[in-house]
Amino acid sequence: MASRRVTVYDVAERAGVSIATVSFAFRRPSEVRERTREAVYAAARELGYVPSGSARGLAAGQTGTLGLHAFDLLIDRALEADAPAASPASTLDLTESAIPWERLDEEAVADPRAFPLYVDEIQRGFELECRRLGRPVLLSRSSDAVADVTETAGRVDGLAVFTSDPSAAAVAALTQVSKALPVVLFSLPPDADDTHHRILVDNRGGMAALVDHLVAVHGATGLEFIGGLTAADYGERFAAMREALLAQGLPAPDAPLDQSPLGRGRALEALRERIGERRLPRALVCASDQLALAVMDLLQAAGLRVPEDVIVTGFDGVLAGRLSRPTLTTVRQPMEAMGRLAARLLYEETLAPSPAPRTFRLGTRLYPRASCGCPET
Amino acid sequence: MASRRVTVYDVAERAGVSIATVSFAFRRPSEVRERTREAVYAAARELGYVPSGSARGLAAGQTGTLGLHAFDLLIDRALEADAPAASPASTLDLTESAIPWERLDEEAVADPRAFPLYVDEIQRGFELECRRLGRPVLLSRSSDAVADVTETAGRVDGLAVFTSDPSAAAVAALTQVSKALPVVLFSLPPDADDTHHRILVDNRGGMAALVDHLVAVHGATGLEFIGGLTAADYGERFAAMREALLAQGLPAPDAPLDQSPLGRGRALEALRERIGERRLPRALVCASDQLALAVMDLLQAAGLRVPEDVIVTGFDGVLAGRLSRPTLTTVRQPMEAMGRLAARLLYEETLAPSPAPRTFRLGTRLYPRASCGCPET
DNA sequence: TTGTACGCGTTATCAC
DNA sequence: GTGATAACGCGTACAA
Repeated sequence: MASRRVTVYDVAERAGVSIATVSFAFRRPSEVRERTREAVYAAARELGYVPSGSARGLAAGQTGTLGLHAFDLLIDRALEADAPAASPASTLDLTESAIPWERLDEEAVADPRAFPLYVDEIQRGFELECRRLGRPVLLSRSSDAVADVTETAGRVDGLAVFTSDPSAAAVAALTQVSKALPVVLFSLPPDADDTHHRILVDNRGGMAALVDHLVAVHGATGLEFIGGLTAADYGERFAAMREALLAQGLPAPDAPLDQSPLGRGRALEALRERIGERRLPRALVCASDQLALAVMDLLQAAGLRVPEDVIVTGFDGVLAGRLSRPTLTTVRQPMEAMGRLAARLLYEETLAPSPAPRTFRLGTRLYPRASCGCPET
Repeated sequence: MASRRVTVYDVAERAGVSIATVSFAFRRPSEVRERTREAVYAAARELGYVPSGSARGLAAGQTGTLGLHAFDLLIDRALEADAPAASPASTLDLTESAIPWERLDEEAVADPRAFPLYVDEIQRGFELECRRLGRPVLLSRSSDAVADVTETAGRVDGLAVFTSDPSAAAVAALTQVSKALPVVLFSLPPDADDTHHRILVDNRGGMAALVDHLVAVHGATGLEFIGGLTAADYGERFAAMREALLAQGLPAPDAPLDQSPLGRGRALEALRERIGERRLPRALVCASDQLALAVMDLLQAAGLRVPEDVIVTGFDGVLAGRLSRPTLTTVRQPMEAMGRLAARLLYEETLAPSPAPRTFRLGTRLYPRASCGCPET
């Protein structure tokens, strides 16, 4: 490592040319005489010249990178929240060079309940598309610290934001950021005076398909909902469930059976109580797969069988739902496509901004599996 | 979106103060009178001011972000290579806002064979630790285009590089970059005159445990190796297998049974031939889980049973190995820890560079599962 | 407490 | 084909 940063000036001096020539040699090689060019390259190699992205970005007026910012997810990230943010690898004494397995305390096996989650699959789609577009990705996460979003926004040409249930402060920060660069939000329905682009999924259609399936195929009628309503997606799902039930002339609950967020402390308190009283509906329709898996754990721990005693369904279509026993009936979101679409949209907006914010709603699809009584797949 | 970028000058003018005051208001709020500060904030909010990361980075002499660059992986990324880089979401006509599921061609289900792979779990560890450290992550990928590494390096304070089997050009580029900022390489044993930090795993110990298990528990003696030797990790594994066999007085193959890289075209040609001739060893020790899964596919397609007819083992410990039938016996690497360690190392190096490059070798662990004849777990 | 002025490293527009 | 020079936006000594 050079003590001081190597700049064009150093390279120019070494190669016996001016800084303009150095810059040209890299940016438009064809317009520089070959001998000069090679001299510049040699000097750069010897000195270990790495052009400063900051300086380039400043001069160019853009960074060339797209960002993905995730606010801490109160709900879907619950499992992560339970685990300490630090791991043994975070605190290891780095003076030793051989570190035995035991000291790493690595999970015995990869745990699909922790990774990949919903947000991870979206992120993957975002990364894949950015790579296709030849743009690096800047990832950042924060626990709703508003400063972080702005900070991230300052380093990218376009920003995708993942946040269920954003705070008022976060909304304000995003509105401000949207004035400076294209911002696309996942899974948050548009407000009145909206300035962001949006990528949503068809919660309504997915939930309707699910309810219809439960009623028509399994003859289930007593359906209850699990999940808080402050998260926008969840609210849409609950409303859609009610709508679908009422459309069939069936009774629909006025409120979710349990709204407690997953995560720290004793979650699903209301449900636990109902389990204790053995006062359960025929089917528990959960707002997400993560919730559904937690619900199945609770039920099975109480000696109840899924789906014989209680049907449980999820929403999202994460990998973990395929690996649970029973496998989880769910409505799958096109997560990779959501991430890819976000990247594409931002890319296009940076090239040619559209006058008004754009909203996309992507299709969903029902995957009946064993937790509703369908055969394992 | 503002047509022209909003700068400190705009905010200062609007708030009726100087640019220094604006800067102070954000950086050292306590040193600015409250009334002034609020005026600045208000102006910033109204104008949609987002500080330029480039300008800040330039002034500060550092970017505050850590980078992870992955060269295209010839081997482990084979499955991805088979799939087109573009997806329907990459080419959708974005003038419509409602996009049905059918048009997305999303995978019917999340496919653990494609994600998460080895590199994804390392990346996750890197991300988690960066988050803990409060640093954003810059991700970039390239197909060995050397320019990209340098470009990425110019935007970060430290760089982790993932590349099995790097080209000479890539090595040269990395050497150059290492002069400018801390670089840590995964899974590549040190050269003589080394300038990078390294994070390696104990391939030797892991392979020894595997071979001992196969011999002692399952009485397997005819072991053959699958995997190319140019990838450094694979070479270590093959050498360790030979060593372990010879140490037991057992015969050891001089070369891998098949060295063809996974991926495009007809892979594992040599193995296919041996399968056709029904001339197979008792056990196929594969250099990676990805290879092992492909090998099991081939064997089973030819009507051979694993482990009854042929034992198959992998290396890495990815999730897909737990989901295959039979489940895959493997040696697990502490992938999350590797990623976390890389981030920590870079972080510390940016704060206080160590005089010499540092190398860490992390422990591995054998996970016997059904593909060697152990009970399903 | 607030304002002025300079430097950070690159690109681009000019002359030469 | 090459060299001088002016932005780009922010942080911060230093002066007021």
